Amino acid sequence: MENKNKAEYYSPDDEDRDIDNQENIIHQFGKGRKEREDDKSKPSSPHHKDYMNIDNIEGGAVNVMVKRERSPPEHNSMASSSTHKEQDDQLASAKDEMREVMEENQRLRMHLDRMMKEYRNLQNQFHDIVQKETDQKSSSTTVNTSTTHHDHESDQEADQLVSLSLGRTTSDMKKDDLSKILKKDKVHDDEGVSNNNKSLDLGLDCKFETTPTECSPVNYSPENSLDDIQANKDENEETSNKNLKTMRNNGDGDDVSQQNPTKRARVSVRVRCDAPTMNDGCQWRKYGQKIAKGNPCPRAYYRCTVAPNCPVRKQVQRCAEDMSILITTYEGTHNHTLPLSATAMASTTSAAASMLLSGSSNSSDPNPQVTATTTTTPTTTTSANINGLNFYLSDTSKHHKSPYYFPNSSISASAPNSLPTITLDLTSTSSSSPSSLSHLNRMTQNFPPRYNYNNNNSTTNLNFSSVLESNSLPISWTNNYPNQTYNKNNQNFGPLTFSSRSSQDNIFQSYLQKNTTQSSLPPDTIAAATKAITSDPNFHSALAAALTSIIGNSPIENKSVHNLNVTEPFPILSSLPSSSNPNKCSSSFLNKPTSSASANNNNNSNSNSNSTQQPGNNSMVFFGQSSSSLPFSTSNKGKSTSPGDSKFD
DNA sequence: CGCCTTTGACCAGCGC
DNA sequence: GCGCTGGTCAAAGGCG
Repeated sequence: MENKNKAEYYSPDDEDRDIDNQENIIHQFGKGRKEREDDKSKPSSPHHKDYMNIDNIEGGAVNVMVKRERSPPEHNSMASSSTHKEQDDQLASAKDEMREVMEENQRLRMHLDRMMKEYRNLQNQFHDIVQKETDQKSSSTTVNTSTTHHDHESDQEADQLVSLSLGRTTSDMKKDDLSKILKKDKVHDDEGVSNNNKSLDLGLDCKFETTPTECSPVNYSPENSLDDIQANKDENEETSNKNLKTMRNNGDGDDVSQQNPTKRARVSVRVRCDAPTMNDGCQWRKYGQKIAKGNPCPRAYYRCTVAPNCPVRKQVQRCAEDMSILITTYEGTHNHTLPLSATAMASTTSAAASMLLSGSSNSSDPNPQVTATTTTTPTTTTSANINGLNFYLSDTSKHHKSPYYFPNSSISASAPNSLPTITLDLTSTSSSSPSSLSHLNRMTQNFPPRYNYNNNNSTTNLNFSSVLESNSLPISWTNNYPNQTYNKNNQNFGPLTFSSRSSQDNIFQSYLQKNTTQSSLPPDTIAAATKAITSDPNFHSALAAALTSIIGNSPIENKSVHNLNVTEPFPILSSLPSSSNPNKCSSSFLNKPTSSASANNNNNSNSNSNSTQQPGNNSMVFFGQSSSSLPFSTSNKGKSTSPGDSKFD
């Protein structure tokens, strides 16, 4: 008993030193009792001796006891022999248990060490990136302040410099403010502040005069790191001329409608989903429904009800071209802690949003409209296809409503709140019909002129988002995904299975470039977009976050990037609960595969998707289903009504 | 009773 | 200025 308790406190060194011995011993205990007694009757082998030492690393007395108990019962009667056998058996079983616990402890410790190592590596990488960017901007600051003539190069640098304005235009941003920021960055670097803190400080610095009440909610969602700051800043800077809507919104300070649309990204997720809605783990309340022009499927408007004042909203609409595709567009930032089941989607969308924002501001093309043509084909499109998870970056001017991606422009670029939108295409491309193919896999960035203008002047802060992304992901994931890590170094984490992900990252990056260069788009356009995107470390982080969110806990063993397909039930979030609401297509379309999961999902209309959740219950990925199977019901009964199932025929 | 959905009305932005 | 469109509000009703 005592030795068992003490065994749990073995130092890692001891464990590392004696792993082999432990295995041997376990193997020995796995043998029959007879053999064990035979072993014990022998003089202690070196292994055995080591084992005993290990086993009693802190208690020699126990060691003695064990040895005494294991001494051959030469002088004992048969009764005492049987008693000893019993004791020995108990001891053996206890030791067996102890070994298992030790092994588990060891495994966990190893995982923890590796996770920490990975985290430090990421911190270092992030640190380097920030350092480089800071240096780069410092130099460009010098150039800008010391020269009055701007050549092309200096213009580019100015663009990058302005991106430090964190959403302010150059006219708004005074140079001393800029230098202050740079100084702060420098100070952080020089002081050797931990990356974690530094990142946090950076974020706080960038928040400027954010009101405490708006900052107070602690949100571990990665979404917050970028969007909150932007939103808060927007609220502080532009409350004077954009508050008509706010007046109608009960003074909700962090309402989405207040936020400057040019500085927020929307993330649209396309999923083949038979369910009316896609359960992403959050609680949503429907507050409106509209039939958008050109799409017979009504668009539903939801707002997050996890927190009373959460500004996050989402739009749900079926794709007009392929009604099996559910388009969910997220907008805003949660100001509350997310349910565990919601973090996957949140991190995915956050990563995508960060990628979008960073990519847009980092674009070397100062004016995306320059490359726009009079055709309806989106231009400057950069695509990345990872396992069917397609990121599409495209610069489409507002005059080109990207009819390929959002047929009939369900998200109209002419809308007042037209926001840069990134689409995560989780639909299959391989088995899609040609029409679907032509509409799939587009990411639209609807840049209204204001956005373009601000983009020129770096309203969207690439570096800032990069910082936040790099910062927020490990933090949030360590909070939300204790068993996950952002693995870039292709390390196998054993039972926790972090393997393959890093290779996927690498493969994906190469695949991205490959895929990009293979596009039929103009090479210079592609090159510019590719450069802008792939050169952005935030892009890597974003993709990694998205990938990890999707691939997540999946015990991916041998699936290459090209073999993985989201059309397959995705084994992510296997450790996360998914909605029990069968009417919703869970984010567990990324979930663990359950071959029969899609069959039993019809009769529960409980819309409370947040509280009672069961893993692996809703892997609802439907492909090739006929329209008759779609959840388009004219019935308004129940809470399962989706934008696709009411007032639609 | 509280929460939700439904749904018509309203508002704002934009184009003509 | 008007119409179109997207987005939102809020009353009404349903459901558990």
